[in-house]
Amino acid sequence: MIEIDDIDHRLLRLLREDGRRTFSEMAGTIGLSVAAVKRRVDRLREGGVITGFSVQVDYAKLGWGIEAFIEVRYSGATPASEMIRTSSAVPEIQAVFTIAGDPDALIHVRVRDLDHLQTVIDGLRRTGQVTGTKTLMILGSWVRR
Amino acid sequence: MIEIDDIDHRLLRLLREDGRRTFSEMAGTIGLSVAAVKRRVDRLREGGVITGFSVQVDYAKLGWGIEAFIEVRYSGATPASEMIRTSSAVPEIQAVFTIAGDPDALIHVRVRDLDHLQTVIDGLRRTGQVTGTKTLMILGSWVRR
DNA sequence: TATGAAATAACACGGGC
DNA sequence: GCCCGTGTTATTTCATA
Repeated sequence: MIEIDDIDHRLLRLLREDGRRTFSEMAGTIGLSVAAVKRRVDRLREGGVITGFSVQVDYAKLGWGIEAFIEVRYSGATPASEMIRTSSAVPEIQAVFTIAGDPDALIHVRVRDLDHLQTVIDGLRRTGQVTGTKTLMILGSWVRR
Repeated sequence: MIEIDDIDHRLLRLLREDGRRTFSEMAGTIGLSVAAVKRRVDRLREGGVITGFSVQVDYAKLGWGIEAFIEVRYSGATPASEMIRTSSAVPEIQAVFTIAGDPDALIHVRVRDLDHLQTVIDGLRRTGQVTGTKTLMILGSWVRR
C-alpha cells in the first residue's frame, strides 16, 4: 500500500481543481522544488492513486442535453461483468454501477432528446437479460471539483 | 451557440483520453499546426464546451473504498437549489443529481467504511428537510474514458 | 475566419548532490 | 529533499489564403 502524506493530498487537490497545472506552479503553491513535485506526481501515478487526466466537457453545448439514471434489473443468471460488458458498448452510456440488492445496476446515460433516450432504453431491454428498468430523469446536477 | 466541427470533436476525444496531452502531440495526430490546435482548445474553453481539466483518482487507494448512491426524498417545500446547497457542504458527497419524480435527488457518496456511511446518512436526515432515504451500495463500476 | 511559421519565455526532464 | 543543464512545450506575434 502506497503511503500518502499531507503534501500528496494537497497536490491531488490542486490537480483535481485543474489537471493541467504545471509542476512549477504547484511547487510555488506548496513550497517545494519543481523536481520534488514531479517526483511525487510520478509516484502517485505509478502507485495507481492517479489513474489518469481528463478534460471536463459541457455536453449540453454539444447537443447532448438530456441526462438520466436508469435503474436496471437483470435476470438472475447475469453476472456483474456481463452488465458492464454489454453497457460499455453503448455509446450513450457514460457509467455503470453494479449494486448490492435492488436494482442490480444503475446506469448513467447522456442523450440528445427523449426519443433518443427511448431508443437506448429499448436497446437495453432487447438484450434479453434485462427484466425491468426505472428511469430517473436528471433535472440538475452538481459535481464536486 | 458555438460551432463545433469534426476536428474539435477529435480534439475533445483526445483530451478525454488524456487531459494532459500536449498541443504538439495532438497537432501531430490530427495533422494541424501546434498554433491551430491551441487556438481551437482555447476557443472551446472560452465557449464553455471545455469547463476544465482534472485528475482521475483511485479513491480506494486513499482509504475511501466504499461508494454508494443515496436516493433522497425531501419535504415538499424544498427547492432543488437547497438540496444542492446543503449537500455540497458535506465532503463525503461527490455529486448531487436532482430528479424529476421519485426520488427527488440521487446523491453519490464516497466513504471510508460502513460506519462512516451511516454517519453521512444520519447527517442528511438530521437536516429536517429529508423525509426518506434509500441507499444503493456500489459493488463495482465502469466509467467511460 | 482559420491557418502556418518563427521567436521567446516557460516548462519538463534527467543526472548529480 | 535541492540545484542545474538540456530538450521540449506553451504562448505570442506576424504573415497568408
